[in-house]
Amino acid sequence: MTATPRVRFAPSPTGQVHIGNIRVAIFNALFARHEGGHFLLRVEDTDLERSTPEAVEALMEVMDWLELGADEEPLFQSRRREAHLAAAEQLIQGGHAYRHARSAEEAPATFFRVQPIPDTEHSGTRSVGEQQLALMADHPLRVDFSGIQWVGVSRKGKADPAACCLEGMADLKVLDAEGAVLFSLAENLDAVKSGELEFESEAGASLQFTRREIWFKDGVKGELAKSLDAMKDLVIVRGDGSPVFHLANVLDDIEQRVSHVIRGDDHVENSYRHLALYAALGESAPVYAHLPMIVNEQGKPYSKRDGDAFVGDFRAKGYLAEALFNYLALLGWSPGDDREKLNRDELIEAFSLEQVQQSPAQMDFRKLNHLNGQYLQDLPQDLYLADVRDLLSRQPWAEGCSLDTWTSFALLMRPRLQRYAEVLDWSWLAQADFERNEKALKRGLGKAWQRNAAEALLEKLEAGSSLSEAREAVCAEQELDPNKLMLPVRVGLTGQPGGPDLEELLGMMDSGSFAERLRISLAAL
RNA sequence: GCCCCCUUCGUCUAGUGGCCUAGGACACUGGGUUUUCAUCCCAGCGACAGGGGUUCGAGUCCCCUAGGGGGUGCCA
Repeated sequence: MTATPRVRFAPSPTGQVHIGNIRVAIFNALFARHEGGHFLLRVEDTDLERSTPEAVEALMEVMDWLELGADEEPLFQSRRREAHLAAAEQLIQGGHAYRHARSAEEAPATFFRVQPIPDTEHSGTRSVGEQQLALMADHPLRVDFSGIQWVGVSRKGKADPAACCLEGMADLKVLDAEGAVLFSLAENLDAVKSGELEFESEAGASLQFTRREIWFKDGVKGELAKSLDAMKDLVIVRGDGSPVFHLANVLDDIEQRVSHVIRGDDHVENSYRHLALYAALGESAPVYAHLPMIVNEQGKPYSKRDGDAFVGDFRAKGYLAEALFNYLALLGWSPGDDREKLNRDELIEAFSLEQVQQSPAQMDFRKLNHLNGQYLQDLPQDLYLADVRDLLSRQPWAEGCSLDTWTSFALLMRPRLQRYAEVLDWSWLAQADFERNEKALKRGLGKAWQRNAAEALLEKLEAGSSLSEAREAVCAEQELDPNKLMLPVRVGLTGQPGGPDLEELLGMMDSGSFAERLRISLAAL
């Protein structure tokens, strides 16, 4: 494998882009950049029922936001339908596929004949010895051009129906109770394949065959294998004439000259079939690597129903693209050392499939929040201010303050911000009549002395004193340490349990509304 | 049911037979800094799923059990 690696991200544009999906894209991009290869995009929009232009647009937006630009124009799978169907026809001509209806009502579909694959460095077929399978008595066994069906005996002695492709047990012998051969597939394989010969029996006692398995070296999971006698032929073109995922996916990977297929764990079993498809097509197979799934807080994989798992929502909630990218890269992968905050270049530099975890990873929003907070602190100030300003420009209540006020306030709030969404809670700065936080009120005005001080303060403000005069006077009258008065003033005027330096804060607020703010706070108590 | 895969603190992870008394991060708890809150600093809590082997030595290798995930579609 000396050519430059080519990888692809191949989502189906149905609805919003999912967090698990985009992580697959991130790993692909990281791999491509690390290897100096190409990162491609393929839109698998063959499911016309569910694929929409809106979804394609949402996909592009998300990829753009995360700077996951592909190196070549995206390939739209739906436009390759004719090529897919032509390839299916070719497979039939070559004896690798056949048309067949499983019942009289169904229109015939095209089935691919699952077969052994040639040995290469990364995959192959090997024998693992002679097998003898006991058959359930009085259950039918059938061998025809579409495969082998039988009923075995499970470990618990129960009937275990099974089926496999013809090539799975090409040297099959059906034996009776005495061990005499009732049927030998090896001698009849061609006749069976062509449909000239079928074998059916109720009397078989056991099956004898050489077990062979398809194996491949997975980039993250190591060597994986699956017995051919556990694989059935698969549909590649439906009865209605539309190509199936397996066919389209493999053909398009060939078209895009994809060298490494990095995809989710849910595709592991597909890889054996896809490998067989490559073999039948006479193409060399890619290297496969399967990524662990992301699961939700219940430990279940995110489904499309998990509302908070859409990439667009993370963006809307004020997460930074770099932070989400960093966090997602760390979900199921680590650089192998203690580093956790890595920028894109560092991630690319450190990335390797061998360091990818093999078990599912759970999203931890708190850790993501923390990381996002760090990225927010690192943002150049003008960018940060521009983002905040943009957000505020869409809030009607923000008109209550000048741009200068918001700018100074945004700077004060910066160290305590984890997500931009928190900016939406800033309305208390602009209005006197905002929603009070009950806990804060209790803490700052709940005690008798606090309340007394606040009421005295209000009285003086209403009588025309300035805030500083009023505070000084109250401290003197009630023999209060000025510091002790801080909290009641803070809560009375801002309604917030904490926040930036009080004096600076008060300087920003409309002094005319101090009395009103205090009055509302006291009344809300 | 059958097939495949996985299993280290609550969570993400380091670990590739001796450097592991199992390290880091988030979260949590306590302390320091701060008029408050946050930031920041320090400390604490906290895991090799269970059982058998192999080995002088096992989180690391093998087997069994349990649990989890994936597959078993004319979905992708």
